[in-house]
Amino acid sequence: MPTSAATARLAFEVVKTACSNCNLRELCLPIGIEPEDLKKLDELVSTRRRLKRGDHLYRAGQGFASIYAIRSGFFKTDVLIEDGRDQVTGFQMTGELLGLDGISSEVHTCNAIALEDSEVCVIPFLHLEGLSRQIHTLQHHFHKVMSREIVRDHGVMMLLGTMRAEERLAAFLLNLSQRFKARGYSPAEFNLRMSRDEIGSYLGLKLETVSRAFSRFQEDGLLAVHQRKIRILNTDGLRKLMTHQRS
Amino acid sequence: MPTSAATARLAFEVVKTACSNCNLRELCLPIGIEPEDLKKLDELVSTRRRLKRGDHLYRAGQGFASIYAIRSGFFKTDVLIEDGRDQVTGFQMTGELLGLDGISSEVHTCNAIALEDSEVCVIPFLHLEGLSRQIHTLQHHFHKVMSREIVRDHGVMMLLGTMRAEERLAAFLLNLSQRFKARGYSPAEFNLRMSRDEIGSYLGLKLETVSRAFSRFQEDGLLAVHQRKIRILNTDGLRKLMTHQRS
DNA sequence: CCCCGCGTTTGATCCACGTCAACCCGATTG
DNA sequence: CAATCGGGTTGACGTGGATCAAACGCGGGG
Repeated sequence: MPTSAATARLAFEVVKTACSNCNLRELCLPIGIEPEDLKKLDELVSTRRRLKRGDHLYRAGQGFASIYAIRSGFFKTDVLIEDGRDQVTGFQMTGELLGLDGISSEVHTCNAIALEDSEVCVIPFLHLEGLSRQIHTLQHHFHKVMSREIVRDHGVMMLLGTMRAEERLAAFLLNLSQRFKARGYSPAEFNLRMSRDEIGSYLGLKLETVSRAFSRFQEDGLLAVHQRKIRILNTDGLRKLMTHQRS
Repeated sequence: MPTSAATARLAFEVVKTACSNCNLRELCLPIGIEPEDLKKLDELVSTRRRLKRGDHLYRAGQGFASIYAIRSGFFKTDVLIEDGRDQVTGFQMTGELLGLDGISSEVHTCNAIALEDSEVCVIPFLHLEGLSRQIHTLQHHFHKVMSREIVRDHGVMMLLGTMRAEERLAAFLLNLSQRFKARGYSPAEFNLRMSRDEIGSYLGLKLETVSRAFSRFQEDGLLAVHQRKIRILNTDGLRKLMTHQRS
């Protein structure tokens, strides 16, 4: 039941966007696309959506129609099972895509939740398929993005299957660091957007274990930790720790 | 350096195949494709490859050019890291695709190894992309397959992140059972193609733990186990065990 | 037929992480 | 400024699964 205020807000949200002058071009779908094709791409992203911290972008069980490109902000995805257990399956940041899980069965299989106020580009999936039949590079790039997600998941499986607690946290921090760096932020100093509990869920650990690992890293001079503010003091130390043989 | 025998063998391997009369149509890429398009699809699969038990279909680091559809046989995929740890990322059976991990960087990121004598259809990836620009249903189906792989990986992450040993094994066995059933085999009785060690690697457990869990299931009347021959006696019991709350 | 080797089972012990509980700290509110 | 609250830290203790070690059993080869 849209009030007039809600309608106005809705109209505001449906801002026309343009991939062709988006400063995320280098990170997002348009990678490597020719200028003349970029104009076609602009039709692809029909709307944007703004989300406040804590809002769901989509929920498990909802019908799937679009994927989403993050324009700004930070998300987590998680899956829950009836008995109450849940698993954070990923953290997504600017330029990354959300919703690929929904393609297989036309229904989303996980929840996507904004960890800070965020904005996403809505990409109707059928449009994307149509356009990628016309633009080879778009098609190929999209396939690469999906494949990269699969490779990423394999990395997480490796982490969950074979690493011990401190190795997992080191791998996690180095991964975040590298992704911040790729976006032009400091790779050494950043704010975590997620709680210890959410990190733990992602890494298959309890929040206390995560907290202890942070403390340990700080004692060992690898990190400076203040709440969610992290400064990496010894990247090589973290890297070595991550790759270390089991004793 | 192909000898004449090797050449003959090679010629033999390069058998022309036809998706249009493959009895795996219902499981594999051709799902839902119109008869007239099926003929085009036949050109897609240029060759088959036969592998003996233990052979690598591809190795991590090798250039990527094709994906593979399993015509018969059974595979595992695994990733290794320098320090010697390895993680089995999946077990693949008839009708399933291998090699999707290679799309993202044009290089395979895991090893694919035949666990029994097997045969695969070689699908040159650029051909697949070309054809899926022409055949919408092929394009869509391929996207679904990639997405399904992502969803599957999330399930494994859930398993590795939140389940205890017996729950993992129960989930694993039920999954295998269901896949055998989908292929027309008995869901209750089947032969494992993999060792306890490989199961353990997949489930993030040591082989001893896997073995003990099998013994426990047998004591509890859930399974009959003889070496790698498994008979499921109480599917509901397994299912309940899998979904059970943590104590 | 016996021997050998590998995959598996089983037992005893250990330890990394989970669990439970107390406390801390910064932000928020009345 | 006290009271409250949610997230984070820290400590004490318990336990599930890892580790180490021994024995088993099947299949293959001499």
